Amino acid sequence: MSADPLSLKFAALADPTRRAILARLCEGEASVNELAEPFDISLPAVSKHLKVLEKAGLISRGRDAQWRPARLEPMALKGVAEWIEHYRRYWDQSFDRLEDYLRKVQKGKDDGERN
Amino acid sequence: MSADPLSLKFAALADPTRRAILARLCEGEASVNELAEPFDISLPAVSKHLKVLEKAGLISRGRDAQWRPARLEPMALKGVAEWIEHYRRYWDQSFDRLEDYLRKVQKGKDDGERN
DNA sequence: TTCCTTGTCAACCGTTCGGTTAAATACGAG
DNA sequence: CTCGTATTTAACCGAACGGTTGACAAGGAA
Repeated sequence: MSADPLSLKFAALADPTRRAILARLCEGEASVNELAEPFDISLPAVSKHLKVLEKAGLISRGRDAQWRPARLEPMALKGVAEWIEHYRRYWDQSFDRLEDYLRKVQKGKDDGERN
Repeated sequence: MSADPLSLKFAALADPTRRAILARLCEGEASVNELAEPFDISLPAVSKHLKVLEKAGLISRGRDAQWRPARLEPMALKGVAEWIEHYRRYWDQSFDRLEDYLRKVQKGKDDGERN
């Protein structure tokens, strides 16, 4: 039923509104109204986004009177970063191959110019 | 209509089957049948997953007779990695705070033991 | 208590998602 | 041309998504 943590995180990050909320939370805790302000969607919609982020472990929430401040939970992103890091060697390799290719093309061009 | 590239990538990565396909493609190009083999889902389902990955730029596809080999396009992951990297300082910071906390707890415990 | 603000819950709506089966397509082999 | 293999397309289905509106709960202030 409930998806694995990594899938939850990727799915949470797949929405630009939620990514913007995370970016805003880098500046510190914020209430739902503060978080909703930049968007022209309803408050309940923002509330739902926050629930998604919380289930993914990307934020946590406190209570301060009638406010429910949200704060970034950045360790959750570390797991995502580590998953992606496994692929770093492949894109580094791609870059190496691109360099090789460009070197060859340049060489061919020089040869052509010499002929 | 069509989502931004980053959203497409995160959404593509949110499915465990698709992540497994990417992992398999690290070992080299593969046909649809080869990619489908580990899963007990239909071939059209795999074909759809490949289309999602392709639209996200995470793979590209060739043609070899009736085969449509898929290969990893790892540079696409670089963009995702860079987005996440922006948050590294936050989780590094969290880790520092955790270390501080553990140091304090340990100190308190030592004091307690000495009393 | 009453009022106001903050936030969530419930019900609903249209779209997208991940899957299916059945039919169509692309291509090499005989 | 016909057959077989590989893959995609089309149509469909149920569940989840992202949004709405309207009612409700929690808590400080008059």
